[in-house]
Amino acid sequence: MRPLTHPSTDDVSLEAILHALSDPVRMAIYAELEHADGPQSCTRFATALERGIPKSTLSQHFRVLREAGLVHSERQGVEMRNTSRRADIDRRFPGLLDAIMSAYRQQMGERSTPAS
Amino acid sequence: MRPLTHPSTDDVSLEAILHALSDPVRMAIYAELEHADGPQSCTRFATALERGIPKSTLSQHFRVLREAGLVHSERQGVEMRNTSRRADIDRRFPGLLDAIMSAYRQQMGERSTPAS
DNA sequence: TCCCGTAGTGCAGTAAATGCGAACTAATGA
DNA sequence: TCATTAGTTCGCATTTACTGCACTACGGGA
Repeated sequence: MRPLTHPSTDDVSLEAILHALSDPVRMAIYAELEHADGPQSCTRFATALERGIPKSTLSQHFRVLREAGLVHSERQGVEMRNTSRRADIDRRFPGLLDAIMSAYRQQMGERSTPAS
Repeated sequence: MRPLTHPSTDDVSLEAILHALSDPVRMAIYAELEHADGPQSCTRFATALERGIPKSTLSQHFRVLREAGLVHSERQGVEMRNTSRRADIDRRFPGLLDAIMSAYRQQMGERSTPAS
């Protein structure tokens, strides 16, 4: 098994971030990771996100988030500790995640309250 | 030829915007459109972006930008008048394009001045 | 009006990315 | 040592993207 690769903060690219977050599953994962307190395992999301996502697919999604620099993953025993690298990204691109996540929450709000 | 489709401001989705701008060519096109004064034709970018992009490819990129709601296209005689829908997006997702485009300009700046 | 040039679109083949089941690795504990 | 749990990797099927070529649409002569 190849070791986990995390880009250094300076190497994080806007393109990779936008691509990673343009997938609804990855966006949902990242959003949860961000406001979770403490690291979260991968499988937590297989069940948390309504539909049952196969673990091979989940694994790919985490790899994309990791290689974009959005998420830090570390093996802890048998499972993985995933945390948001929010602070790093904020240093790299101030205000970016603020704006994206606020747009995301806004859109989520609209969806849960369909137009009356 | 099918008519050009533009989403209404309310139907613009974050996902589509992030996807559209996660491609370097589309990002470059959108950035130029935004600070151009007045509408720009499609072919303007075939040459403007250093490498010669085939026009069928350009046409597809414009379609993605258009369907994401980022760009308004209108036929004017033989050519196309493309304009940024920045104001619409700002109303839909306040601060989003501000943050993304500022991150983009920052990253561009770094690339043109490689680390000393 | 007919023909030509220019701008962009649609199509079809191919190339690249994604999704997912199945087999695998790695760590833990009985 | 064997079973269990958490993730990864591989390989194949499906989807999506790129691009050359033929096409449409419009405008301007002659």
